[in-house]
Amino acid sequence: MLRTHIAGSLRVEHIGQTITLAGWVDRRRDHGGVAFIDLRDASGIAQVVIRDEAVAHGLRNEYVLQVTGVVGLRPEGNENPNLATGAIELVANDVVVLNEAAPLPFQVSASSDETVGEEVRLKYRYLDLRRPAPAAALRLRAKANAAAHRVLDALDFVEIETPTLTRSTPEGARDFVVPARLSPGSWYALPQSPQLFKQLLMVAGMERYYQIARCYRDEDFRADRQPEFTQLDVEMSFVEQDDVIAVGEDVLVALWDLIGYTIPTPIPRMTFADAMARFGSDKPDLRFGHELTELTEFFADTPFRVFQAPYVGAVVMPGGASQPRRTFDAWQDWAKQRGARGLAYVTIAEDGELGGPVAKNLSDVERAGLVAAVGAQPGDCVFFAAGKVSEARALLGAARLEIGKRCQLIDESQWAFVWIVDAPLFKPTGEDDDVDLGHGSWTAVHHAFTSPTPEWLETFEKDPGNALAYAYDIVCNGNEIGGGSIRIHRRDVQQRVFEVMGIGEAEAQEKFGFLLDAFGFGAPPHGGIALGWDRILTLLTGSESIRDVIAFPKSGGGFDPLTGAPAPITIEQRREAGVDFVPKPKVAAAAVATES
RNA sequence: GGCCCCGUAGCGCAGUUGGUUAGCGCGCCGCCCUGUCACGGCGGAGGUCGCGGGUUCGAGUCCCGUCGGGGUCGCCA
Repeated sequence: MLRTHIAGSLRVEHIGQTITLAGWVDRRRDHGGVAFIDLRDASGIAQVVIRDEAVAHGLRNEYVLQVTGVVGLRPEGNENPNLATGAIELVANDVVVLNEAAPLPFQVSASSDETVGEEVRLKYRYLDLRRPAPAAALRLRAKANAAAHRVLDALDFVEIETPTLTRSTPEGARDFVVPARLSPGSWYALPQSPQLFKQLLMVAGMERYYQIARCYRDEDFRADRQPEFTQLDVEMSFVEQDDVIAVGEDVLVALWDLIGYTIPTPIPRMTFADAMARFGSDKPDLRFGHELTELTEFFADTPFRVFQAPYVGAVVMPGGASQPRRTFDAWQDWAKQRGARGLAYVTIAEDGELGGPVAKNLSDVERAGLVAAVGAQPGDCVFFAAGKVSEARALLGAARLEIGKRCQLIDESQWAFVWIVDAPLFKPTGEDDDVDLGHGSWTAVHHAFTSPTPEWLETFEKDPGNALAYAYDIVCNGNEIGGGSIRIHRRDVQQRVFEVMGIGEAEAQEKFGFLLDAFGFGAPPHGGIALGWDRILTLLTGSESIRDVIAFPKSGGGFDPLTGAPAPITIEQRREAGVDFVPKPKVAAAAVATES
């Protein structure tokens, strides 16, 4: 060993001992004759005193030193209460420069008040990670991984690795693909999740599987997304929803225990329908109230054309009546950015008088009853959304969050967990422009293998729009941090689900043949859950972004500022990989030729 | 893909209605300094104002385009 102690461990009981430390120069204070070096290693900082000016003079920040000396008590009045080792210091006899450091792109020392942009930090991530806060995030992540292993191992789960070079399967997102050198023109896909493999492992009789799995999705960037990300992936046989939820809660409790918070269990549950009606979101932030009010009935006979809609709802902004007109205009822009026509509002003056452009369009009865109907107070304002149920609620849900932020209704110290259950099994196709699986008028909300709830098992095709999925999402503070479902294990049920989605036998066989084949050999009833590991760690560490809890994250556009990936490859590499392989023109080529 | 914001020294930022020599703090380099801990003092170096074009007598500043970053909606469990 190059050292006998670690810097952060030194205390008064070490006084008099001759010890050796190794670490980095965090900061130096050279007085000419005596110099102080803050020596930093992973454990912390200790002050080194160097009395030989010739030794001290050439030292610079982030030089790597090995220092041997005697631990001494600091002179009276010279203690540093900000340092765990602040009562003592190491008086150096021998200083070895193990390595020098070039001038830094940014200051590493935590005592620097320099704020550093993310782009530079990621480019020199190895320097960024020398800093205590980023390093602490990775250390907590390691603890979280260990906690997951501990909990699941104790429950007899088997950790199994699944392939990262696999087959492209339609799961929703775009695949990353890898050329197969030995089969030019054919490509592997990186898994969007181990979904299909873990179900195969259930058919394989493993009964309880888990994996901290890397997943890959080639989608556009967002603050809480990376092209590769990590899930704690879990699957179990012979279970029902409650069993999976119980395991999920065990893991979550162990995770939050790491930061000294005990999650009260059982975690409350809310139906998807409730969440949408009350909060306008499938991932409601329950750290504050201010629920939406449905006013469709209330405005049933309204003279106001805008409110003659399938759904009218409202959300109250406390104290919002005093916002200047300019702010209300900004709310309109805010709503338009979300694709809405606008955001109708009514202000309630201190004397109860209604104001704002909408108020005069309402009937006398409506004006008289409005305040009570929405539960508003004098001085508040009421925002309305009218139109299609899903769109209007989404707008109000977003408005509620915005109100929560602006009015500081959110208690940041709180942890509000909730399971969202009974989500719809299908959604109508064409509601969004994505490439839906199948050709029917319905497509899966979750994925094609999600079972209907027991009540809907025999009847879902009669009323696909109302059929419920045996699925569950775990939500924390308005973030979806995990989700799962009970899967379909009966071939006939799977076929009926495919039928609703307009997937024919042949197509199903081509796309998921290996899974359906496997299900033909005695698949046990099974289900599972996947926890979004990066998001969970972002919450646990109080980080701004999931980039803070990933060792080497990518920046916008999937670019890695450190390695410069992705990067061009050589002609030779292209040739060998077969990326430019052009399929032999067959029948299709003739058709193309005649078209052009 | 749409919209919004940002890009000035190694880092963080300022830069007036367009005005000639582009500043500040930290860092960096040199010298000095024996009890500091955000040490201090003196001196110094360091800039294609992201890039390209345009308007103008004159552009860091205004316009167009483009690249990069961040956010957001679309997309995405």
